[in-house]
Amino acid sequence: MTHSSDFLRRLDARGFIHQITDAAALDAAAAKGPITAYVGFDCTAPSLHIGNLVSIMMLRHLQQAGHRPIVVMGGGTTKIGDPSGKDEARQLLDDEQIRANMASIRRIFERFLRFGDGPTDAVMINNDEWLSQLQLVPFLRDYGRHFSINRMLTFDSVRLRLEREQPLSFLEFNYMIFQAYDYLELNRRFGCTLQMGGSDQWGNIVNGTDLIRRVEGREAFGLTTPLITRADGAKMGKTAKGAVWLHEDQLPHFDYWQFWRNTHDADVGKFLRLFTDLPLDEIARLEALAGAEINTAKAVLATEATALCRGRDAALAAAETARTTFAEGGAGEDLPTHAVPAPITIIDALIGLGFAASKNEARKLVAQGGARIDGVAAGSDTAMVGPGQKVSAGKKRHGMIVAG
RNA sequence: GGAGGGGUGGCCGAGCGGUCAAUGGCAGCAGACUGUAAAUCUGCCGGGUUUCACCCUACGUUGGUUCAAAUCCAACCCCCUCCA
Repeated sequence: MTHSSDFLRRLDARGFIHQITDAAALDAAAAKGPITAYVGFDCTAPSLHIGNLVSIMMLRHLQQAGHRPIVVMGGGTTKIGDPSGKDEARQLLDDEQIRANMASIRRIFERFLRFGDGPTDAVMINNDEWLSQLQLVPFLRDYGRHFSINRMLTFDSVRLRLEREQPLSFLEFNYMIFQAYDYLELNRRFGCTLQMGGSDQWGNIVNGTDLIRRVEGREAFGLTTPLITRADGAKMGKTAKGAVWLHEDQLPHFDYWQFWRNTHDADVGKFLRLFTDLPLDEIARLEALAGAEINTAKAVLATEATALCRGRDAALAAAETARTTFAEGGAGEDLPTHAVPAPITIIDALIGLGFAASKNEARKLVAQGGARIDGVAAGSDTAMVGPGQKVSAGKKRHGMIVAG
């Protein structure tokens, strides 16, 4: 499909599009002039993770294509606690925690989007502003009548649960109504005519466009991204250690860079398109690299992706650390450190650097030859390390012992 | 309400009186091979320690039988299937 709007052409070429409610009409609207679009984000944690990055990049492209992005923080919905996909009720956060999380998350968005008061400057807003003001009876009379239970039951999120006879609470059932109302509110306040999100949000988004049509008689659109998976089928960004955080307080620059550097060969092109701003012809060139050459492309991916999220200086420093550490077998400046006043055993060093959770685990590393001091296998548990020496666990985890 | 089946380590899933910290698979960690990749092969894989050993905690919950229980019994909780 050929799009006439810069916005959809970009998204399409880069692999962001899964479904659109009315692609031709959205394309026409985006070609005609600036549109306003939003994506909603959870604020249960002080940082977002890689899983949110596709949406963030989409907002970035939106703005670059001359449109206005709205970032909706789910402050109100967080207070309710979205139970989907969870076995236990989420720990409910109080206002103060939510405010702190929002402030922290905003700093991430400021790297990807330009905020301000201009016509295409990004806006961040908390849906608690309107959700907590709602009154049940008026709300049900004004909006509840537009939602058909018959239809809500056909949405995957509900239908699958019912078919599997899994419990679905009334609270959860209402979640999609709140989200639909968010969209309506944004349509009224900002003239927002597009909601974007992951493919799992399709049902919620369609509910919003329907509500806007019924209440306001206006057309609004929805667009979802595909679920991004890795070449081996695993969900993107879920490592055994947990989420890959965007915020540096949660994950050091070097580790963030390394995450991207360790991308599977088969994913390099896809990730370059989704997670960097590099021109497509440049990406095509990098993607075509074969054999060990593809490592160049991975380094570019890592540096570009890190530059977006953490700043170019941090990205270049991480790249340099990786180069000296891996290519030269040395030790770069970004490696984690453990300060000690006097030499300690390799066991304590591994624990101090966070490479082993217990002495038992550290001993296993030594026994299996995975623990190295300045690149040489430690040999025994009693080997000593002092300031200035590099300690490694396996091939990818390296750290420095420093005086202190 | 009646009948039957089941709840096991991060997940799936064996075991059904001692030799069980519990087969196997997945995930994870480490090693070899490589390109800081994939695939493959090997080892580790509940926790701890003074580690060729020892000590804790574990098989839904609580009691009981037994020299000895994940395995038998009872009660309870939860899940599933069939009948009403």
